[in-house]
Amino acid sequence: MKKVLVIVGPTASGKTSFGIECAKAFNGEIISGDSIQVYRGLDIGSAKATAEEREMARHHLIDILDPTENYSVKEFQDMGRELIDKLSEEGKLPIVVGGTGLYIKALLYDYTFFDEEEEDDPYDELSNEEIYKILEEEDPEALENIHVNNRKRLVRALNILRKHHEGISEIKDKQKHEMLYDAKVIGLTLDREELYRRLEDRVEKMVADGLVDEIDNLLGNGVSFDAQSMQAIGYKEFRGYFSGNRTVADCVEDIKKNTRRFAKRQYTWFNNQMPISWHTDTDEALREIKEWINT
RNA sequence: GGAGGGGUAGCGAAGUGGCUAAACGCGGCUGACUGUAAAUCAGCUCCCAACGGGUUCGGCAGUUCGAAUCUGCCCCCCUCCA
Repeated sequence: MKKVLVIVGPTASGKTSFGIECAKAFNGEIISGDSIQVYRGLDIGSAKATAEEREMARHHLIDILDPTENYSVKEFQDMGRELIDKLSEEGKLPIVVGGTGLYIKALLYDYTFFDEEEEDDPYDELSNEEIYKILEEEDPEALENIHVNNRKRLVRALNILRKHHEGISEIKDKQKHEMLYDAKVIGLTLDREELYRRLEDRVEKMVADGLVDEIDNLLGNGVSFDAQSMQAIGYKEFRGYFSGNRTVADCVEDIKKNTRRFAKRQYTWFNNQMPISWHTDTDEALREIKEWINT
């Protein structure tokens, strides 16, 4: 099996710099496992690796899309796997670095997606309860982890049923739920309070570094707040500011709050969805990686 | 010194005799997750040895079968007059 080093953790845990350190130490290249850093022009708010950092190690899947385009786990999975193959052939270590849990899991495990694009929500006329009822009859297993209030999931489950004549639960049942690679998944973590402090400092720094101008430019270039890219934390919160009814300070508070919650959700995902070797100390992490490389 | 308003769980804010450990919002915590995932959704949030028990609504003392809700005194805060 191909070796893949994976570095995960909540936002602001130091993944970027540790990834670069590993790339240098193990002759690797970085594959970004991040749903926002793919967008050109969303630099400050997405905490993208800087130009200097990208000089130090080759980065993939960053700046590959226009902010008006959509991106999804399927595309990430396809491109990521291709890169893993290519790098492995070249004798380089693929290093996946990112905080988007679903993307990383879908890359590593045999999640299967269909080729066609997703429709938005073609069931205007159906209430959540009605969709729920249909699923209850045709794919009850899927409902085990979909709540009635979660329309997005309800719609998705029904879409699959309608188009492919099998339930989402059947699709899952066909999978092995094993990793496709010899992956070493390292999680970077730190004390919660300290993380929160760091998050907040980082948000302040983003604003000082020109986040508001960055957004202003995006808007000037025809990117709307409705774009998928603009749903990112650090961007969506400024909608009120640009429509004139909120101050920058208000927006910044929202960004901090949303970032805290996001970090929490990342922990929930990584703690419960994949086996991860957590580290506070990068030297220890490095040691563990060395051992794995040599086996 | 005088007149009025107010002190409720981490914060904001309802409640004005029993159905109230106390609505609701915020914040926080926990969890779910197979195509928007930095998204979407759910649960918990006074304390505990917890399908039960223990302490609460500025403080103390009362009224009452029963009080956050009524009475008295005290403390603190705000506005206005002096």
